[in-house]
Amino acid sequence: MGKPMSLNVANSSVISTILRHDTKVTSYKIALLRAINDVVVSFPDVYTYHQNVFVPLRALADYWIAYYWPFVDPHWPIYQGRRSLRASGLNSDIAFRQALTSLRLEWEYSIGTASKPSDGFFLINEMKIGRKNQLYSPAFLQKYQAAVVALCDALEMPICYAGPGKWSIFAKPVKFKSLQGQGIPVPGTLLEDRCLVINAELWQTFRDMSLWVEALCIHEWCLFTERLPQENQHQPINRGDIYRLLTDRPDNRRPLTWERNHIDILLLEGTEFICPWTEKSITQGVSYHLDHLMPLSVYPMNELWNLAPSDPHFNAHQKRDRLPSSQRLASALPHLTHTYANYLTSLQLASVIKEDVNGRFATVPQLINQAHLSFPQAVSQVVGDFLNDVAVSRNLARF
DNA sequence: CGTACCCTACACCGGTCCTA
DNA sequence: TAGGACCGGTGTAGGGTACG
Repeated sequence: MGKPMSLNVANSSVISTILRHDTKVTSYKIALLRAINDVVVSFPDVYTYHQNVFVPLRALADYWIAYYWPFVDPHWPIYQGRRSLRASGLNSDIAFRQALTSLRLEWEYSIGTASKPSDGFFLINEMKIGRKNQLYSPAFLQKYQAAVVALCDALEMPICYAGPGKWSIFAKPVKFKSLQGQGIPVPGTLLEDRCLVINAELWQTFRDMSLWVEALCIHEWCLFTERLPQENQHQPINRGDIYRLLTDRPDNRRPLTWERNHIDILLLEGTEFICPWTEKSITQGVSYHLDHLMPLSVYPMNELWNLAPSDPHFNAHQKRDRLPSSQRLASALPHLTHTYANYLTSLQLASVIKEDVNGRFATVPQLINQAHLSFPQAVSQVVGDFLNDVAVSRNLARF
C-alpha cells in the first residue's frame, strides 16, 4: 500500500471536517465523498502514476444512483434535504428526485415487481457493461440518461461548497479535453466528459483510508437523515433503518448465462481450464463454477476479468466469499493468465475482456509495452494486485 | 435571555453563449 | 436557428451571532 497514514493527516482531516462540520442542507456532501471513495477503490491501479486524477461526473453520478435508490421509493420517499416553501409550492428536497424516481418506476415496470434497496447497485453494473445494457428498453435507457444528467448537475453543488467558501477544495469540473496534461483520467473517460480533478495526495489518502471514509460517510449519513423532518411523522425512521438501506448490497448471483455459454463452447472445442485455487483440470463434461474472484458481497463486479471457471466444491465450501491469501494468490496467477488466454481464443469473449479491462485498469497498456508482458499476463498481474490491495485495506477474511 | 439580522448552502430561474 | 450548455442572480430555511 501507499504512504503511512501520518503523512496524510492534513488530507484526512479535510475529509472528516467536510463530513462532520461543514453545514449541510442536503446529504450531497456525504454522498460526494462516498462516491469519490468508491471510485478510488474501483480503479485500483490509477495511483501508480502519482498524478492528479480526473473523474468524470458521470462515474460519480452512477454511484449516486445506487446510494439514493432506496430514498426514491415512489411510495415511500425518504427526504434527503430541507424543503422550502416557494411561490410555486414546496420545492423538492433534492434536485434530481423526480428524475431518479421516474427511473426507479421504469425499472420496477421492467422487472414487474417492487424494487429492492440494492437494485441501484445492480442497475449501474448492468449499465456499465455494453453487452448487458442493450437488453434494456429505449424508454428505460432514456430515463437512465436523464437521471445521469440531473445527477451531474446536482453534483456541482457539493463540489462547489465543500470546505470553506466556494471551490476551495475542488476546482470547478471541466471537460477532459481541456485538462490534457494536468493529470490522468480514470479508465473509460471520454474527451467530452466533465471531470472532477482529485489531486494526487488526496487520491492516495482515499486509498489508504477507504474503509474509514466509507464507515464515517455512512455514519454521518444515518445521523443526517434521521434529523430531517420526513413527510410521514407517524412512522419516524431511525438510524438503523437508514443504515440498512445504505449498506444493502446485491447478494443474488446474477445468471451469467452469456459468459457460461461461451466458456462451454470453448470447452466443447477442447480447451482446458485450470481451477486457479485447486489446480484441478476443467474440461468438457467436468462441472465448474464461474467464480467471482472479487466476491460479490465485497464488490459486485460481473466483468469478465473477475470471472474464472473453478472447482465447484472448493468455491462453495472453502473460498466462499473470502479473498485469497497472498501465497495462494501468487500460485493462482499463472492459472489466471491461462484462463484469460483461453478467453482470448473466443472471438466474443476476447472483445468483452478487452472492453472490461480497459474500463477498469489503467496500467495494462504500459505493462504490455514497457514490461513486455502478454495481455493475459498483464491482466492477471493487475487483478492480483487489486485483490491483494482490497484484502489488506479492508482487512477481509482470506483463505 | 430573547430577538432581529446575517450568513451559508442550496434550488430555481432567466438570460446568454455556443454549436450542430 | 433552435436547443442545449453555461452563468449569474435571487429566494429561502435554518443555524449563527450581535445586540439590546
